[in-house]
Amino acid sequence: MAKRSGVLELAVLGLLHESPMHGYELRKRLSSQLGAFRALSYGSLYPCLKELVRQGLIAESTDPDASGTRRSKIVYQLTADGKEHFQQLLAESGPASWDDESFGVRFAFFGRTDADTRMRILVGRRGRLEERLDNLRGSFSRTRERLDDYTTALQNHGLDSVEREVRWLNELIDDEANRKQTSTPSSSEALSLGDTTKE
Amino acid sequence: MAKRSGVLELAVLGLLHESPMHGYELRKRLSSQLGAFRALSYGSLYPCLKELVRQGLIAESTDPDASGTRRSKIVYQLTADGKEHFQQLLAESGPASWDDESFGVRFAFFGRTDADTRMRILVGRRGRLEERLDNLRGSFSRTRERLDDYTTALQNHGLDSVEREVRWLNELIDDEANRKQTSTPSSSEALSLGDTTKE
DNA sequence: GTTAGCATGTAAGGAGTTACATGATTTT
DNA sequence: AAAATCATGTAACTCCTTACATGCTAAC
Repeated sequence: MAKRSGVLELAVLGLLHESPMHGYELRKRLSSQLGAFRALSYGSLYPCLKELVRQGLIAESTDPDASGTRRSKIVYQLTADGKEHFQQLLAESGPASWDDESFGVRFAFFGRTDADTRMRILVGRRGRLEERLDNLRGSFSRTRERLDDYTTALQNHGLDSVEREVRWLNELIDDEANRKQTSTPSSSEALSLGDTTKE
Repeated sequence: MAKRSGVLELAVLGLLHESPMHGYELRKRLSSQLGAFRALSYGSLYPCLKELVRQGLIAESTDPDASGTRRSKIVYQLTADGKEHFQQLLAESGPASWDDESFGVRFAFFGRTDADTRMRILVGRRGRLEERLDNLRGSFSRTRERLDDYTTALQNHGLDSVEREVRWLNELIDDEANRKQTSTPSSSEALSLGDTTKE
């Protein structure tokens, strides 16, 4: 029954939320704007679009930008149902949201996500990464597994990358917290917004 | 016909090259040691092992470490054919090797990879990342697409991560180049692999 | 003695790719 | 007028996950 429940659906709805587009253009934006779906195949995208049409979340219309002559260049746009569904999807903040693939896409749509959901996703993502950190550091010290230089180098690089992302998330979480307190009269302090220390 | 041609095959053969193991243990190492296949399901691993047995690349044997009493705890080990096949796989350095998923696994086995192949993979990987960088920077300046703060933050973080990996690769490539020139029979260099620079 | 973790599997299905097939539009 | 790129689609297949099903072993 083609649930098409993945991140792709969310990404497509989100991009179409900004402006109507045809499939080809959509594909480019998925990688250039969202970073996800680096090289999504049309064999994946077009069936997904068809399914979204079938569900009534998007509508197709032939491009009217050239009078008469042009052939069917199908432009997709969000329906009212589609907008509603998109907001529902955005409101979800469960474990699925902190996956590598999902997180980026959800984050890109934070502009249309409410503050509570944003915070839950950021904290959830950080938790996920900290688990990963524990595993990496754990296996490093557990049995001092005799790994060769290359394997060690790989693990260290991985560790650094994850630590970096955690620091990035910490800044974002601070920003969100400040943003929330800014409206209250008696907030404790004001932390530095914007980009922070570099070392 | 179960080609099982993916990275998983390579990873399994590589881990079994170090020591015989049973499936459960293998699964843990795949994530802790190789970083890849974070949470590979048994529904994926066991069929893969079965297929490798069928191809004669690994052999199963019941664990003899406890006399008599224990039930079948299947230990897998590389066959001669398996070792040969593993070396063949390691010698490949085509575009498939510079993918995100493949690269980490291949890098982890650099200790058993010849110098030329190592260099081709490192340079290929760097090229792949530089393409990505061009796309990111290109789309940034192309139309100064009016992206909201969150999307911009995401892209910047992505950009930083990729740049970091490129610098890491540059160091590794330098090390490899030095190693090649220093390869007099006498010295065994203890090269500083891994993260070096901090800013 | 029961919970938690070790250990092995299978069947159904989801999410994507590859390879193929077609045609329109723009650039050289 | 040829080549490149834009644009849309389908069928077969791959790889992996989920959900199920089973049983052993150690610790509390």
